[in-house]
Amino acid sequence: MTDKRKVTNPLGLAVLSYLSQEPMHPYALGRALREHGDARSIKYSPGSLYMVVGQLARAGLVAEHATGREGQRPEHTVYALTDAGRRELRDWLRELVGQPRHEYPALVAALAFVSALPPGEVSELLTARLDVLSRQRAEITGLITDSLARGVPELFLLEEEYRLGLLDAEYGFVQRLIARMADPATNWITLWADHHNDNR
Amino acid sequence: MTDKRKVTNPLGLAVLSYLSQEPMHPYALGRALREHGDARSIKYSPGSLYMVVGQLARAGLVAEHATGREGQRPEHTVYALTDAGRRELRDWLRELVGQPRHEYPALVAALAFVSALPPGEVSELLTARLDVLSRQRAEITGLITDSLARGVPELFLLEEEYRLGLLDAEYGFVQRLIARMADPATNWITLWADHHNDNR
DNA sequence: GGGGTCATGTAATAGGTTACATGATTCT
DNA sequence: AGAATCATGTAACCTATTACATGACCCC
Repeated sequence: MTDKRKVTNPLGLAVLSYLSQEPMHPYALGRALREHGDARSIKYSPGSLYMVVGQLARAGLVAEHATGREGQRPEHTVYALTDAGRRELRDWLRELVGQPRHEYPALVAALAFVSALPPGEVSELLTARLDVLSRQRAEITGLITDSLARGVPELFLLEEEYRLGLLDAEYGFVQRLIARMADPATNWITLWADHHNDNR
Repeated sequence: MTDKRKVTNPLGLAVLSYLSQEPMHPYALGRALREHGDARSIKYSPGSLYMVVGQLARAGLVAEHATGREGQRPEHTVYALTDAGRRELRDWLRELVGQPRHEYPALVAALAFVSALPPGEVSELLTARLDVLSRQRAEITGLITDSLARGVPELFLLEEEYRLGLLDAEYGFVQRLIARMADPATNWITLWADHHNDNR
């Protein structure tokens, strides 16, 4: 039903999306990604771009469109979306929007094993985390208001609004967790300590 | 400051954690992961376990402890945590708990390029998503109440509670997004349509 | 005593990241 | 005119996933 996709790297989605507007060469794609701030949404390293474009080409989703040059710079290969690529872009987006997929946030993994740290330290660390989360929150809201001020329509800020929602949820969870740990009614402390003294 | 870690795969964290309780061989680690339901927190495929254990061994974080066998089954190598491994486990957890790291949820990427789909379809897809999210929510709450009933302390369910928080945040965001799209005061429709008719 | 499943891995392949290379422009 | 940065990639290396192999044990 799923995972039939030839290219799974989300960077491929970005490439398909940009190429759906006009043919471009890989370097220009990189520039576009940088300038549009897509690095916040998609993990992007300059090397992986060429790899992904290569994969897309082998999969028949993009094809060489022309080869050009500007000034005396090296020649570059311009790629264009194929019909299959256009279909793949739509289909991929449909899947991503319509069906949530199981994810693995780092904090989930950390919480699963956090009892290996002494509880006092965990409280401190969580408090430090709240601090960073606040700064991240300010960064996002700043970015949103700046963009709106510069005339960017809300439609193109949805991903940051979503991220903000996740961040607030995390903030709340961490806050409540700290409170629970400090609450004497919480009987974890003994449990946790046991776990630590017990050396079997 | 970061990324000095020799092993970055979160599965390595799980291995360090289990080995901090007692020496085990890779297959037993796999069994423990399965039985403890850690697959929900950490991406785990049977092949990667051996790879990660190999990496940990090369990094000096675990070492061969003995080689044993049970019945006439093939011999297996039992690994134990080294002192460096114990330090690494603590240090890694400290980092994960104390410092949120930038993440890339699939929906963030999707939202960044969602305007490549026609708006009507997006509404439908989002509605379908809500449905799946409800089911996932029921699954998590079921798992939590079952575990509590079986006597598992809350301390060992934190990761599911966190996940629940994220899920609720996503649910709310998607709901509001659907509502905004349906609201006639939202002027995206034209913008979106323009983007679609415009073929430049 | 033959067919499944469990136990224990190895090998092949594909994916992704990092480092490096090379010539053009631009800055001071 | 030399230094820094931009443009355009290539190559090497490490990570991760998938497929496969082999013998025990277990069930009927």
